[in-house]
Amino acid sequence: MPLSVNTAVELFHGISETDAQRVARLCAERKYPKDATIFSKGDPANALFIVKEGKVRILSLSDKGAETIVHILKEGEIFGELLLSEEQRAFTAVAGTDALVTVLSKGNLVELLAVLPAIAKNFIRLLSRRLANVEREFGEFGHTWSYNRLAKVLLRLCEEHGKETPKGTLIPLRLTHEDLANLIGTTRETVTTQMIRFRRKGLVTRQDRFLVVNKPRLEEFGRT
Amino acid sequence: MPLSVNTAVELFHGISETDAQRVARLCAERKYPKDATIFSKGDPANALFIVKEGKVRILSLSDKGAETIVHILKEGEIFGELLLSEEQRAFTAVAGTDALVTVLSKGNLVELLAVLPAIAKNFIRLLSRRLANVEREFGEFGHTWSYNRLAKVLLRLCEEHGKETPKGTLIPLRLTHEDLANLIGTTRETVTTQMIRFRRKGLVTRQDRFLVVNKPRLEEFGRT
DNA sequence: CGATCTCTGTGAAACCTTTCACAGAGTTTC
DNA sequence: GAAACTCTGTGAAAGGTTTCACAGAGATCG
Repeated sequence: MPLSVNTAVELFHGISETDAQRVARLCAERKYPKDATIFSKGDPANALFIVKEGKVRILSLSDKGAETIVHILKEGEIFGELLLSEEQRAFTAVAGTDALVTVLSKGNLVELLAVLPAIAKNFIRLLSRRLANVEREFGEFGHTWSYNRLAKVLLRLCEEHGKETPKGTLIPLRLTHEDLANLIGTTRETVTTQMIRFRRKGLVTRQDRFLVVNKPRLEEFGRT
Repeated sequence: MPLSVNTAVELFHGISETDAQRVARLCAERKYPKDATIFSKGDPANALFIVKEGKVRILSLSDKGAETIVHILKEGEIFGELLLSEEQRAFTAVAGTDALVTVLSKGNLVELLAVLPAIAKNFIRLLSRRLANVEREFGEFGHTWSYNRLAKVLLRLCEEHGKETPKGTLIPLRLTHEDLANLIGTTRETVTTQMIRFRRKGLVTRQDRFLVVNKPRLEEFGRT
């Protein structure tokens, strides 16, 4: 079987096997252990990445320690996609688990976009969906109470990563309370307090080390 | 002079005069009085808009009254750009002032993207810059204190709409405290309190009915 | 110009969050 | 398995925010 790129990745939808092989020749692959930095804020933005295996976190780091988790990406998603509008990385990307990523240099990406219109179209759709999601979250986040935001983030994580089980929707990420705090912009202690409350109310439970969410009941909590 | 589209609009950068005329024939123009709704959440997403004159606000409305201002757009900016990834509008767009907008139907947009690669390229750049901005704001917003967020929003409004004057940077928008509250996700009263504080500290002043911002001093307040 | 409507300014009580400190449970490492 | 480290659970004090209520300033419309 010829070496070719995975056309299940949305960016490469709808291209021929021949083109897929051609694309594959332009791609490289890199492996990162958990917690390794893939790129840092300020680095030159010279390549596009695609998650092949594992999870990747996109972080916004403020001057003084504060960290916000902007995205948690799973297999098939792209990142570093802002390279066409920014010279330098605006965010930091770290491997959330051991991860395998596909790398496509900026030059090659530009070439592909020009030569294969299907890829340009896919790219536009990807960007525009991502934009829609971020804007939606942004709009929903204008709310004060941590439990509203916490409920919403958990539901979003369910949508993006959840696996249905008899007991509810399992979120297969090892998220600490601090991670959740960084997702919703609060402190670790507040998350602890609210999670205990959610647990007492039966909105979430634990399975091994993962969270299991009772979506219908949590949805009421997300409302604003 | 032939009727043609304004190539100063970034979406139409780099196309020939002939193409500009052709594009113009595919565009329509609409006028909206201040506060008119251009489209509402849930409407079919069947056209792309470009602000020609005035300001347009993009709002996220929650089920129960809460409103977040996601963007305030000025001349030359596009909106409704998510039409390629969503069937229905996810946001509401209203005229922030009397406004004139250019309308390009989805079908025509798709055609243009396919036929004029320059437009596809511009579109990708626009989307990706917008995405970068929203993600940056999102990352910076994970902070508790309203005065941090308020300072940041004011600075952002300076970047996007500000006009330098001897007394500072003037923001030529008629923003009520409620608008600011909807921009940063807090209540009107809190904005009033913090604005008074900013004023006492000389971070902002008034000019006619507009805000004038002392950027350097405000920047210290935006830090997190 | 006066009536009306919107916007800003204030204050008190209830509530939520941060901050700091510390203990114990759970993991990882050697 | 013990030590070291990370993560979760708690509590108290301080401070910020919401909520509610109301007054007055400012703008708008006949």
